[in-house]
Amino acid sequence: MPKVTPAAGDDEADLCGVLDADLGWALGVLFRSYLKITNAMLADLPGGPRGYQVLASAAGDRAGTQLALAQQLGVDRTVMTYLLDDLERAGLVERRPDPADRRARRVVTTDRGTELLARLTQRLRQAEEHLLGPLEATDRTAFRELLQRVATQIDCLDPAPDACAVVEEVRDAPIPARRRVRT
Amino acid sequence: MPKVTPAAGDDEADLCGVLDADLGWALGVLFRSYLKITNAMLADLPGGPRGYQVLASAAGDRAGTQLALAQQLGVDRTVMTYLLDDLERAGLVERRPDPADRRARRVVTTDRGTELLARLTQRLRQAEEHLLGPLEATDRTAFRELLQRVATQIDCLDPAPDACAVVEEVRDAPIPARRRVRT
DNA sequence: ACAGATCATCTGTCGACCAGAACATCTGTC
DNA sequence: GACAGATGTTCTGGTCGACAGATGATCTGT
Repeated sequence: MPKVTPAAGDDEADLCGVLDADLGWALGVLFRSYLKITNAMLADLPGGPRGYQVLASAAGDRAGTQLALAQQLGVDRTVMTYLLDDLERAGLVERRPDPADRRARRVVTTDRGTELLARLTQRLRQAEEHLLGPLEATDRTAFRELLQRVATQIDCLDPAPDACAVVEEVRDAPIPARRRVRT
Repeated sequence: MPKVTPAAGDDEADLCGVLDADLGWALGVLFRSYLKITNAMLADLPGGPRGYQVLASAAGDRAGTQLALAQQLGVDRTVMTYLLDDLERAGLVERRPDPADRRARRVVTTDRGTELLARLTQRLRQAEEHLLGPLEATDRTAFRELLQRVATQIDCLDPAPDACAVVEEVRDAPIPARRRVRT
């Protein structure tokens, strides 16, 4: 039987490139790098990078309730609670009772929060540019533009109507997956 | 002293767009979406999406030792241990003693692993395309190309020589950050 | 007024991740 | 060849964040 040679001719071209062409890998690398830098940069800010996003989202107050805020940022609603706790304790945002619905709280930024947000935004922009360093200035803006487009579109139709259909096709892959046993 | 007005004329234009223009937000949205889809799709595969990446990286065996593998994929080396445990138990990869260095293990894919990898790669490509759906075909490839370029470059010079310099500038932001108290 | 749904919060539990120790092995020097 | 220090892998313990479910307050419909 023909055993697969470790360095076959054209197979290698396929397999070697698998990782490099994988969207997930590239995304992961970039995302981790982003987190590393911003975590260091926003070490003093309560929620880290996500605290910043909450602040930013609260400033452009289109998303009133904190549930809307949560799913806009992709965090659990229970997490949003203590995330806001920390930000409020730092005096950057305020929970205000919604006049229309007394269950809900509207999240607004304090003056201090707004001011800090402006400063941090500037710094972050700088860091982002650093991250995209390997690209030409033209490509950088192009990349940003494309990424924003994808993100905003996904954000709207995230429940991915036919994602399930895609998944279903894979059901025919029989793998005896088994988690490692506990002692 | 001029206090910052909460909703000044042109300031608002800035703040509303803060989130939309934030690279981190867009990255997060896309990444989470990617994880959600691939997690569902690779539910049977031991390590999930990362298991796939390990498999892919092991197939293009340029990275022999599992430490190299680990830092190529951005996971802790202790995590790589049981990640490989699971994959090996599923019969997809094999730990083979490195002939040159008996401490190290070379990770190679079994025939079954190689075969499965090919199949999964195809499916994932499909899912990725679905994820990039909102883009035209032309923009899709452009986006991929740019992302790959950024990722590969970052991967090389990740320690970010002047990242520290960027961080240092922020030291002047006095924030009384305080974690929530335990009862 | 009442039943069911919804928002925010609290609690408990579970799994992942990371630092550090331990073991086996390599590399250099003498 | 023998030793000291460095390196690859695995194991262990502690810590932290995330998600499920229950709870209290409030809204909406009938």
